[in-house]
Amino acid sequence: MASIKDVAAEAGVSVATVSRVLNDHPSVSADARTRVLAAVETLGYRPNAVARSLRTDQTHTLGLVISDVMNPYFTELARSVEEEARALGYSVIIGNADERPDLQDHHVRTLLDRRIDGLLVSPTDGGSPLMLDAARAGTPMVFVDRWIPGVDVPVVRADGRGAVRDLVAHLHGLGHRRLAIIAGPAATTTGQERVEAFREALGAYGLDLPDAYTGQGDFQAESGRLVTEGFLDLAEPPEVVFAADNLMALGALDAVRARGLRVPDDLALAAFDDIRWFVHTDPPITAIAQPTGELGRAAVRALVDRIEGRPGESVTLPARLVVRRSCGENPTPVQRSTT
Amino acid sequence: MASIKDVAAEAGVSVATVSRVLNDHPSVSADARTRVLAAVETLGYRPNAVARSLRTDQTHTLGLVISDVMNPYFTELARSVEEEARALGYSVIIGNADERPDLQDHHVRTLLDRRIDGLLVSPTDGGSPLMLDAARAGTPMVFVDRWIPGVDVPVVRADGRGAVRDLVAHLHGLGHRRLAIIAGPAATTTGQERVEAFREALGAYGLDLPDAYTGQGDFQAESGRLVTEGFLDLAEPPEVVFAADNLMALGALDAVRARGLRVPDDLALAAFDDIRWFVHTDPPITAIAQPTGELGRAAVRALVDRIEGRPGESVTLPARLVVRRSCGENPTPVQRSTT
DNA sequence: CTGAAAGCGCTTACAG
DNA sequence: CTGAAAGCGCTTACAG
Repeated sequence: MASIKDVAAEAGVSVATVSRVLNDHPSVSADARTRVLAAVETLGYRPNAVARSLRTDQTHTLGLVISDVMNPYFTELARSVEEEARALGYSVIIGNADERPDLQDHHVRTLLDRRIDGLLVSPTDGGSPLMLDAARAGTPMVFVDRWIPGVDVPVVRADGRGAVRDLVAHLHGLGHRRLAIIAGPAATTTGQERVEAFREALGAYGLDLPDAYTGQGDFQAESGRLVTEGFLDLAEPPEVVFAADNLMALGALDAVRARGLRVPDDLALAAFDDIRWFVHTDPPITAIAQPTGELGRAAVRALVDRIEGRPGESVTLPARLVVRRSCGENPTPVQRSTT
Repeated sequence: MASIKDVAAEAGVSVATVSRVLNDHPSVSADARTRVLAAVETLGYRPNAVARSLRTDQTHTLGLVISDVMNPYFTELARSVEEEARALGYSVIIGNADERPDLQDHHVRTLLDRRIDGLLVSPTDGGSPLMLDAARAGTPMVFVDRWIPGVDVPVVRADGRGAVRDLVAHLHGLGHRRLAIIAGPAATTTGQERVEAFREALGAYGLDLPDAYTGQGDFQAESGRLVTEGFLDLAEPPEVVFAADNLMALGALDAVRARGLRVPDDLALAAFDDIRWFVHTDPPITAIAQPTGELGRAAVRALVDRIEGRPGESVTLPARLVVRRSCGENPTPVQRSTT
């Protein structure tokens, strides 16, 4: 591969001059510029980004560590992150933690070794020493979707409280009283918050959330299936299951179907995170939709702000309820606005 | 961030020695080794991968350019690619082309600039000069899923012919005679092959595939919707629509639903690519499943073989038909093996 | 076994 | 406007 030396030789100038025209430095003669450009063209020269990074100490690369790429919510998040980053002149390297703290650490380490300019993370757990150290050491960082309390890092996320209240109102209005939840890992903020929001909303109707109706999932389909099986085995099974993410909702559907039962007749179902297929499932699934694209873009902007020395603030956007038929027929759909 | 010099100073040895212990070079005294390791520990030193890459001319990174991350098939492919790569000591950087040749080129260029060790691509088109040049210039490369004819690069893909034959047998057995297809872009191999395989299979039953029943899609949902609308507007609409990927099948479902029609009663539907949600759609969708994980892993192995100087061969794996209810009820499911 | 030195491909003060 | 030179953080022959 041609190097800057080859270009300099071909153009009859020094490498310094080549570098200057490549970086649009003002003080280059028109003549030198044309000769260099011509040389670049004939040699098909492309600057070596590795060498440039070593010299300038910036990679123009963002690291994105997400908990699970196979989760459509995160896939969309990743996509919007890459789009916004590209618009701002950055590349992004994605690390898929698969909900495993060890894998998350592997990716954080690799990304740091590559000297990415900043890190976007949706933590799988309460934060490993590695991540905490990186944050403390001043690595530009922002949390998306999930975050770690007590760490001084901006957080970009959706607030589902209003939507969960709307969901409970909807369920209550349909006559449901025994409501259960498939929670995400307690080590994640979204794992906890969704349960709390649900419990709070139930409280407003004088309903409580017994332990038996709080299943511990891990945001993956299989756990949703297992927890739902457990619910179904109860002497008094719940009337509704609220899955804290779309994959666990998938698992819940698997469980219901395996027993030959029907949604919503035998068990109503609602999910956090809305995905396109929910329109076409049997029945269409009521879900809480996050402004995913917005979140991804806001997170990138916050991170790039930090990288480039600007403040970089936290952002919280509201989620909203999308009523469909998986909780029962609703003659006059109550679809309140979120507050 | 601590550099190798700091470690050397801390350990009281030269940077050469530090480098040697870091790289497990045999000729280092036990004493030097312990001192260096201790220094590494106290400084929290991590080698700068950028500097190392510049020096060794290898990044231990693979580039993966896929046509559309939001397509679950590619998401799964990406995941298996990353897994296998990690097992072999490589990282992977994903570039999402979104079915746009210009974006594909952007990513190929960026990846090449970063001096990735090898490139895995599922081309969106017939191949831009950039990609062709890279292949010719000897960049280790392998095509996954889609490929570009006439380029000397190993291809790892699924052969859907047998499964398409099985699908047509299934459809014919259900009494369907007017079969249509939503094709992918003609510029992609999978876009063409699936149509050809379908046409051939129809031929075996004396059926043909009129132009009116060949809709031109682009592997995205919206195009599936549009093409299906067109089919439905025909004086004599088809009885079955075969979508060449899962997203266009989604679009087809959107179209059918928008008209208040039902699958399979008003229009039967089958799709290339199987996804987990197809079990829970209304009705469950008959699909052709690719061994996606296998493909991703085989592709990585082929690429790493090339990178490390071994041959690196093409691999073709069979796809298989998964019969569900979207083409009509089938009393005795014919699920032939693929040949 | 160990260190001094060269060099990977760039960028950027410093002189001129 | 231009070039020689230093230096980014490593690795690796080459001597010793």
